[in-house]
Amino acid sequence: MPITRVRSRTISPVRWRQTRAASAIGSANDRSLFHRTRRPTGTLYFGTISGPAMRILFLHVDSLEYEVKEKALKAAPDLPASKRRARVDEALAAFISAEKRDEANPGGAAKAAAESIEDVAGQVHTKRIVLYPYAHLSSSLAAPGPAQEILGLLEKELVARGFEVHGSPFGYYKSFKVAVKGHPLSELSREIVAEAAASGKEEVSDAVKAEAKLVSHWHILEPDGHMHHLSIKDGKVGGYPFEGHERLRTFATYEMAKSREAKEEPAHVRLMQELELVDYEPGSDPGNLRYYPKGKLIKALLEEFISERVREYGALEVESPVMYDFEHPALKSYLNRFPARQYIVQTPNKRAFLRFSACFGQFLIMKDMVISYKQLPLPLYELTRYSFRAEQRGELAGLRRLRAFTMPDCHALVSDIEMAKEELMVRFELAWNLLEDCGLSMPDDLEVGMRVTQAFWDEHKDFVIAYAKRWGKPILVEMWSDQFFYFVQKYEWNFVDANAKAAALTTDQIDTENAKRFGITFTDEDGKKRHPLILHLSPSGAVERVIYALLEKAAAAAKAGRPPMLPVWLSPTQVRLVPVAADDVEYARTLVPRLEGIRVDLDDSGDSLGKKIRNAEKEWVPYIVVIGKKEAGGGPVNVRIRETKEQAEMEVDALRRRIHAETKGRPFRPLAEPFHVSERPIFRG
RNA sequence: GCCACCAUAGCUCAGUCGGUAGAGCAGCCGCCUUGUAAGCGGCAGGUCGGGAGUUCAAUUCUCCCUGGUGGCUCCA
Repeated sequence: MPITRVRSRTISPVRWRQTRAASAIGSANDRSLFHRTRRPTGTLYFGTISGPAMRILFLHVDSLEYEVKEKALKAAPDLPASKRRARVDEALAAFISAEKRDEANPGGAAKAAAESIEDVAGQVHTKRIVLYPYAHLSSSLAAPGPAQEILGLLEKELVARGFEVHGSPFGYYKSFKVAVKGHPLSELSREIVAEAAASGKEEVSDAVKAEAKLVSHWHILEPDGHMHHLSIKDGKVGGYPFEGHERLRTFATYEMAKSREAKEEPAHVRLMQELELVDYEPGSDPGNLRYYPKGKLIKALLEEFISERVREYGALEVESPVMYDFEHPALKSYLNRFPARQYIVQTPNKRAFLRFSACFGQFLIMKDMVISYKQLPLPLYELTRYSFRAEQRGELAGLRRLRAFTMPDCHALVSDIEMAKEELMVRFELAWNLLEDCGLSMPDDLEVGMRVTQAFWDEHKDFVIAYAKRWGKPILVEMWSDQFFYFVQKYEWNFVDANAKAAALTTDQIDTENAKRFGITFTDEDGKKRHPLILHLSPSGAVERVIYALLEKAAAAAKAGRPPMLPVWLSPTQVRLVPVAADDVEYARTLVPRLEGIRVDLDDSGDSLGKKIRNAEKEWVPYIVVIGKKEAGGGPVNVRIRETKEQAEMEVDALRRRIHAETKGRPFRPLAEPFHVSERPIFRG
C-alpha cells in the first residue's frame, strides 16, 4: 500500500544528484547485481585522500565506454555529438568527486588527487587515465563550480606528469560500460566495485525522476474551508498563525523544511526494552526486531483487533505470498512507480523481491476475479506480517522505521470517483474509531497530511473541505501541479513525537492507475468491462508504529507528571496480586477465579511489600491489589490504581466489572508469562 | 548509503597515561515475615562487541567489520 514518497521540493542540482545516486543503487536492477549476480573481478583501489577530501574510485579497465544522457546541471554546456560518447581502452579509470571542504583549496586538492592517481597508475603500469566525475561518491559534495575547477586543475596536473588523460563530461548523466581487469580484488572494496562496474547505467524509477521535477504547493486548510498558502524561509514555515497548533507547525516544518531539532534517543526505544516488549536483534538484518512475550502479546492483540474491525467493515480477508517475481510485467512497471528499495531473494530459479506492501498480492488476486458492479465497493484485506523495505541504514529508528513491519492493508475496488470519495469517508470512520480504541486521542494525537493533484482539488474541493471539517482541526495540504504517482489523492495521519519526528499511521489513497496495469475489471450496468478505481487503506498504519505511538504518548505523559501506561486492554498484566507476607499467598490465590477474563498474576517472591509494589509499578501494571490479614476474611480489597494514583477500597467483583467495562469490545488473551512472578525468566535486565 | 559519536557482567555505569578489570541493581544461597516505589548478609558472574595490525605485552593505540545513537538523505 501506501506508497508514500510524495514529498517534494525544489531541489538544488547538488541535492538532486545525491538523490539520484542513492536511487541508482537502490533501483531494482542495480540491486540485483549489487547483491549477487556479478562478482566483478578486477584490480581496484579505493581511497580517500587525507588532507584534501576528494574521493576516488579506481578501476583498472580493459575498456570504458560512456554515453552522455540528459543534463544533471542546467548550467552544463551543450556538447557536440562527437563528445557525447567515447570509448577508452586499457586505462585506469578514476571515478572522482570533490568534497565540500576542497572548495577552500582547489589547487591542493587537485595536487593530492594527482599524486594518488600517479601512485595507483604506477602500480598497474598504465599511462592512460580516464577522469570520470562521479558525484555519487560524496556525501558532502562540492558545488559544481569549484568541483569543475578542481577537475580542470587535476587534468593539467596529470598531463604535466606525463599521463594521457581522458575527461568525461561534467554535469551530465551518463551511462557507461566498464570491463574491469581480472586481478585479485581487495575485500574491502568489493561492494563499491559492484556499484560502479555492474550497473552500466543509472536506473532510476520514474517515480524518483518525476519527484525531482515535481512542483508542489503547501497549504493549511481549516475546518471552515479557509485555505492558507504556506511559504518557507530560513527553515521556518510562514503563511499561517500556528498558535495553538504547535504540533501541526512541527509537522508542516518537518514536511517542508526537514528541520531536525532534538538530538535525543527516541523515548520509545528505551521503553520497549525496559518493559521487555521488543528489542533489536543483532543476529538479523537491522530493522528486523525480536518480540518478548509481553511485546508479542501486545502486538498480537493489536493485530487481532485491527483485523477484526476491518472484517466488520466488510473486507474479505485473504493471504498472499511474501515474495514476487522481479520479471512479472505488471510488477515491474509498478515497481517503477514506487521508489522503495527492496530486499532481494534468490529462489532456486528466479530473482524475487520481498513485498513492501500487500498491493500486488491483492491486485494479482483481483485480476482473476469476476466482479459485478453490484458487488462494489469491494474491499480485500490482509495483515502483512511482514512487509519489507530495505531502508537505508541510517533511516532506521526503533519501532518508528523498520525494514520488516506488520502492515494491515485493505484495498477496495470502486466504480468511479464519486464512490471512491464516499467509501473513503466510510473508511475514515473505521480508522478513526480504531485508533481511538487503540488508545490514541482523536484527533488530538495526530496531524493530517493530505496530498492532492491540482486537478483533483479543482474538481473535488468540496470533498477536501468536508474532510477537514470532519477532522475537526486544521490540516496540511500538499498540492501537486500534475499526477506523478499512481494516485490522485491520499491522506496520512501523522503522529508527531517529542523529537519533532513525524510518523504516518493511517493512510488511504485513490489509485487511478493500477486496475489498468494489473488488468483488474468489473462488469458495469451495461455489461461492459471497466477498470475500477482502487482505494489503498492502512487503517492503523504499521502495527509497530501503533506501539511506537502508544509508547511515545506514555513517555510524554510521564514527562508531564502523569503516570505512563498502556491502555488496560493492552497491559501485559492487568491485575497484580501482591500478598503482604508469605502466608497471605494462599488467600490471594482464591481471588483469581473471581477475576475471570482478566490477565491477573501473583507476586509470590519473598520480597518486601515495598519491593513488590515497586516492581509492579515498574511494569506499568494498571491495578495492584495488596492482600494481607485485613483482606483475608473476605470483603473489599485495596486497589492501587495507576491511572489516578489513588488507592481504592473495592469489592473484587467491582474491580472485575470495571476492567471488563474498560476493555469491552477489545480482544483478550491470557497472560503471556507464568501466573507466578517467581517463575518468570528475565529476558532483559 | 554518507558523516560524527558510542560498544566493559543480564541491566546501568566506573576504570586501565599499554602490564587481561570494579560498583550498584538483577541472579543464586541464607536470614527477615514485611501494609503500598528498593530489608540485611554472603556467593557467583567478564575472550572489556568481532577480526586483523603495531608491540615483549592490546580491553586501552591503528585499521576493518558488526550493532546502536544523532545528523544528512529517505519513509508506513
